[in-house]
Amino acid sequence: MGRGTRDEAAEGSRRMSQRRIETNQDLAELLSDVAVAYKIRGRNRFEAQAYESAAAGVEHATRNARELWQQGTLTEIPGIGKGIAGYLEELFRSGHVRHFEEVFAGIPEAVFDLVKIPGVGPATAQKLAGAGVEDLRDLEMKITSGGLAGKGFSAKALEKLGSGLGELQRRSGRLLLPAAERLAAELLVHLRGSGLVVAAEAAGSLRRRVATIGDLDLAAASERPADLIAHFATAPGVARLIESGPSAASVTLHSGVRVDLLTAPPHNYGALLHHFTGSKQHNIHLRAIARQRGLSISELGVLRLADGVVLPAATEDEVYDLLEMQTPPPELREDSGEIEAALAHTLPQLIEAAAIRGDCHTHTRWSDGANSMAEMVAACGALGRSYMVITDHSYPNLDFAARSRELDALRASNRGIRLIDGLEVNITSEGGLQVPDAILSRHEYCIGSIHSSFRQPREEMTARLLSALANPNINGIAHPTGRLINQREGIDADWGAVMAACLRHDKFLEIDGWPDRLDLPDGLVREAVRRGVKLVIDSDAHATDQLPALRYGVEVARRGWAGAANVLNTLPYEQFVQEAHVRLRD
DNA sequence: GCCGTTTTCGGCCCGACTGTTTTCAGTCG
Repeated sequence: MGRGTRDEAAEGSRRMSQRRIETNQDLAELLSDVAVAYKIRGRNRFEAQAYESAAAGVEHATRNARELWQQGTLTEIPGIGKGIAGYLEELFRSGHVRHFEEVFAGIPEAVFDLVKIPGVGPATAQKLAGAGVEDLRDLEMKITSGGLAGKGFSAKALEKLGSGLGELQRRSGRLLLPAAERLAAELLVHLRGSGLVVAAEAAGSLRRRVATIGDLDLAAASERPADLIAHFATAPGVARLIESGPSAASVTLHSGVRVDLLTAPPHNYGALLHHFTGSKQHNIHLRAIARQRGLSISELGVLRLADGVVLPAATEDEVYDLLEMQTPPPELREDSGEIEAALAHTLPQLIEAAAIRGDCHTHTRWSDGANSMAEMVAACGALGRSYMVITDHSYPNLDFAARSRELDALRASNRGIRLIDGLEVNITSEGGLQVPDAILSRHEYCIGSIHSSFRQPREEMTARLLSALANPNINGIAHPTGRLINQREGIDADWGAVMAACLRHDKFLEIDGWPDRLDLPDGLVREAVRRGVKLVIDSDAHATDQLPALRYGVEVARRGWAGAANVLNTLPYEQFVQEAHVRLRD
């Protein structure tokens, strides 16, 4: 290793200057990389943990970190104190951080990719880079060609590297909620079919209802864990047993999805479920509070340190009761204020799916839907909705009058569900609307949405949204960020300005429940709730069988701390008409 | 490096599993 420090410093500097820090996600990745570098340098592990905690805080922050810095409120993000805030100040002012460059210096670039491989941490990554591995492709090549022979990796270690690499490549896109739910449901049926299970459910990010799921986590209560684990390994779809012990096992499915099963005796199931639901940051914070009270929480139960007695926790409520706090709903467990609220007994009453009375974004065959208007209305009524807005796309060549006549006829013949004649209208790249105001004003309700030019700079994009919000025919903005999960990033806009405009014009932002969208994302929902911006939760259904997807939107709302009062379509029809400014024709 | 019902110092979540230098470091959730 004959590299001089000047080269190394240049390398660290390149690493900083080549990355663009625009989103909180970018910043979180930078902070995570610093944590990796700290571990390699063998610094106090708590410093590395602090950077991980800061990364998680930034990732879950409801507002853009750069904006918070401009307002001098960066340290309001949990995990960011004076030290890191100082470095970020330097980052936002100059585009680089001297200290980070020094920390990165001399650590091969490959390390930060290699740590993404399951089973590879900072130490192994550094060892691999030291053995000449240049990147992920190079590692794959060297494994197959035997290029790592004699470099201190056993045959087993190489095999583990190979399968980890395969796993990483297979799961480039994370699972959407419906796919994760289906897989979990099949596996739970298999587990329950063994007769060895007292209780079993999905934990982890699926239980917290995160928009995308990496691994599936299953928790089970059983008196015979060893037999249950053997049974688990025979589940349909299992390709490989990764590891297994007396109380836990991990498998890979043929689809490449990793599934972890943890078991506990029924009297400790609450502690297990709590542990496995996470999030990691929630658990760390909660366990620190437990220590202050002479308790030690783990998946094995709650240990009273004074006398070594394990207190029973068959349910999660019992775990939280021991800390004299409310049980935060799983959707809130991101260590973003829910622990403080639960301790103060001031957790919000989150919206429930049953509170939704109307679906206000639906499509029919008049635009790109798969079903007729009558079919959509009947299916929506069958779900128990009391009103419905039909919002076909405003295709300029659409026979708007004929469509409205059909809707009026259905209105007359359907007493069970009230219908509203709406349109979804594209916001053009210049901030205009796809069809003239004369057409929009003949409809009772219009939602504006962005379906083109997704990559405009922030200023133009924000102006585009503000212009639409200023149009009196627009009631609110549908799927505001335009993101398609695993496919397309959301637009870049000044959401503070957009939300301020919503308040000024008394207009709403939609939470689109379609699992590929989940838009607004939960972080922005929380910001909207904080500011008092009205929300509407919709299915955006293009077929009758898509109408139930609205519930995924409710879950996003819950993750954003929304109660029923924040959501307009929990209101009875007459009040919804008033609050959403529906322009009834008669 | 963060943070405060032990509040500006002195702690920092906890256990399971793997591979192996067979007593522990590394990794994970």
